[in-house]
Amino acid sequence: MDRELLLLGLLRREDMHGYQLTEFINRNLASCVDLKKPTAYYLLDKMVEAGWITRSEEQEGSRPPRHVYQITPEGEAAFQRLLRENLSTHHPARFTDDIGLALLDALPADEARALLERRREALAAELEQARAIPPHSGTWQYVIDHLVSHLAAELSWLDGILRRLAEGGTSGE
Amino acid sequence: MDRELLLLGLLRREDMHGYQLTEFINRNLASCVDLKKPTAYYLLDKMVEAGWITRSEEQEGSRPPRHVYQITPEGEAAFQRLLRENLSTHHPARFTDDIGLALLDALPADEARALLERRREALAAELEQARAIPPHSGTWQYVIDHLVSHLAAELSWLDGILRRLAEGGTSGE
DNA sequence: TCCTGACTATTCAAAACTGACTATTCAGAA
DNA sequence: TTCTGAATAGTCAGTTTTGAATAGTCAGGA
Repeated sequence: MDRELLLLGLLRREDMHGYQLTEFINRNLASCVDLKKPTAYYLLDKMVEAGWITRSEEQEGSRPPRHVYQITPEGEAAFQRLLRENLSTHHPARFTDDIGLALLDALPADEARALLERRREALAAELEQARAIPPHSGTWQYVIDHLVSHLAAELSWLDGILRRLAEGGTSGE
Repeated sequence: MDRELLLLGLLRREDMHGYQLTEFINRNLASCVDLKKPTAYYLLDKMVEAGWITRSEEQEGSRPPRHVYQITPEGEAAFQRLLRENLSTHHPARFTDDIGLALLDALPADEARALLERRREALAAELEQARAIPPHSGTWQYVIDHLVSHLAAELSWLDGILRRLAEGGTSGE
């Protein structure tokens, strides 16, 4: 439901067409939301069916008509409900890709160390990049802060493991 | 591919049947991986087709036969490859559900504050619970540490926002 | 002995998602 | 003026995921 919430949140501000929505999200909110184009159209279709938004054809010059979406009163109600729901509960994040760490002892110790060093570099670069994002206005800044703080946590955790590997010598268990 | 990696990692240690695999994961690794039962069976089927594992019927007493999976040499090779791939790259996590924060200014300031307080409590409880997990052996501990450090980061970030809301008064933008 | 609720084990139809593709416009290079 | 690459706008076939159902076992109580 989070992606529906976001789409509604954007459409509340102004009418937009499909491509515009996905571009905006992928440019500005990629750190939070991964929304593929076909998924966006899928969700928009569903919301049209649910009566949360309407779709109208916009003819402009000779280009093929674009589908412009606007939010309905029911959509606004859904937005209010979803936003409260979203804010009041903490949905624990899943760190699926870090599962490899649990299987680390299947590798020779020095190879494990080398791989993690590489990962550390990528992560550090990403953190630096996130810190370089110019401050956004108002509440959007919260999302950036969020990203930065999680990346920093990830980095110091990874450093902790590398330190332990450096001390411990060969693989554990 | 991460879930396949995990399944292979478990089957390397011992042969297991489907239900056993999902139960183990959902009991011990819920903080990392969300693997629904039907998905597990789907992935296992795929891996059988790929030749990574084999399935054999195990008849035991009068109960309906269970499907026991065992890893093949190709499966072990795939495991080695996937593990290296997984460890060397940092897949940036997406914090989809925190998108509500970006839309916070759609709510009256005191309601926003109240909702976030509620969320803070849930999060603090979760962190406490994670800290109470008894130490695991070897590399599994890394995963627990990971969870704890991210929850802590989340909490202090949320506290930062609450502090700002308390100072700032009414909604921003 | 029969019933009930909890556990074991799996399947299936339907929903959700995405890689790859189609098609158009436009700015600038050749 | 024609071509080309980039941006715009959207669709579709096929894959992946899941809620709900199915079906047997077992322990304990009535």
